[in-house]
Amino acid sequence: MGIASVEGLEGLSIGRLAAELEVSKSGVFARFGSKEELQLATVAAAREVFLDAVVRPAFEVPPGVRRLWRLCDGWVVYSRGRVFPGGCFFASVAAEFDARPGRVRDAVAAALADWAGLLERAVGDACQLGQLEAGVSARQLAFELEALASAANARSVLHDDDSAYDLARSAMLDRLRALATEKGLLEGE
Amino acid sequence: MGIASVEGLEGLSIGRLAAELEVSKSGVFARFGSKEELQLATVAAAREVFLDAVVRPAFEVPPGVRRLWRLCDGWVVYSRGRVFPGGCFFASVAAEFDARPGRVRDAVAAALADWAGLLERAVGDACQLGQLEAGVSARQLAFELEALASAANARSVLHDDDSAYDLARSAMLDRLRALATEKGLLEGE
DNA sequence: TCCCATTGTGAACGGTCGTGCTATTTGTTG
DNA sequence: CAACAAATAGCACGACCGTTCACAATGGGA
Repeated sequence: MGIASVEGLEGLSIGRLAAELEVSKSGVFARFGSKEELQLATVAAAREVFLDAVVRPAFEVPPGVRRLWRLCDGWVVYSRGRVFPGGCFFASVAAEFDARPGRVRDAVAAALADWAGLLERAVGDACQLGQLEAGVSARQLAFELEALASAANARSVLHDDDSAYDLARSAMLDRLRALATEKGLLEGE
Repeated sequence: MGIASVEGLEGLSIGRLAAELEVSKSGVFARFGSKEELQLATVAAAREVFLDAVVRPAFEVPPGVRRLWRLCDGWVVYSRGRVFPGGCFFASVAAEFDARPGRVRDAVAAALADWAGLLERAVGDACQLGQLEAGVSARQLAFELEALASAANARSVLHDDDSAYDLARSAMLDRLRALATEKGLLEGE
């Protein structure tokens, strides 16, 4: 996952991985059966890491604006903290495979669709609980929040510029505060 | 540029390019001298294409909110229209090289920094002309607008989902309308 | 017409890639 | 201890990579 987040899933070669692990190339190869399976296994593993880092902590608080904010903030912390050395694993890998049909692309797309759906549901829940103004489109707001997060990741990695995360965080907060019915829920963030 | 936007600048191999052009490998190689130079030339060419597609048309209108909107809308049209077959060239290539030091990364980073600066200046101009509410942070608003554009590109390429552009456009318009002093400037968009 | 610089070709190099194959090691079980 | 299954190693393969070099075509100026 570390190699792939920096060099891409194609840069994650079996020989390279074997050298890094100080095992034989065949040893690595035999475990996966093909390069594509290695890539798929890497995506699956990264998905689990992401769940642990972002999703599960947020689900410790009940649905609503606070959980939604925990998802957003958790994502920023996850990217900023370089859980993967090349920034968000899925941002790197999605850009690499987005225009190349195949099982890897499908797996990456599914992972990101999951995340988008989760975020959208979090917005929808907050709406239904009356914590966000009625008439907010969950799809729209979720899209905007995710856009801010991804942009912060991209800019910070490309320009070694941590301040992008502050821009994203404050944009997210602004957006949520503007739509929240109980302003107190986001106090002190 | 086409190959690179789909397969990445590393996937743009000299042999592959030679085959596509029906020339010899050495012929292609001799023109550039090294693979890195080919990559740099590709980035430079893409920069020119982007200028023609997005920047120059927007600069046909005077500074202010309308030019700013033209930049945003032009970008969406540029990405949606697949000026490059793999979506925005710079989105693909930035994700590929963002964590890999070298001259290519520097060139890509410079191109994107240029674009970010341009957008920021466009916001600043609109502010100074009194067309945006005072107290708007140019850096902040430009960041948000670019984030929406990039997210639309990423989602549309990965999921073959054109609707992301509508989400981005309407988010941009909402944001600008909320901050614009003369609402009429964005009428009919 | 001759010369020369430019441009392109073809073959070859060392290297890495993914992938098969065949041994060999390893660890568990009867 | 013997036997067996699983894991690992070693080696070779064909393909493609970037790069080099010697050579052939080309075409404008002397």
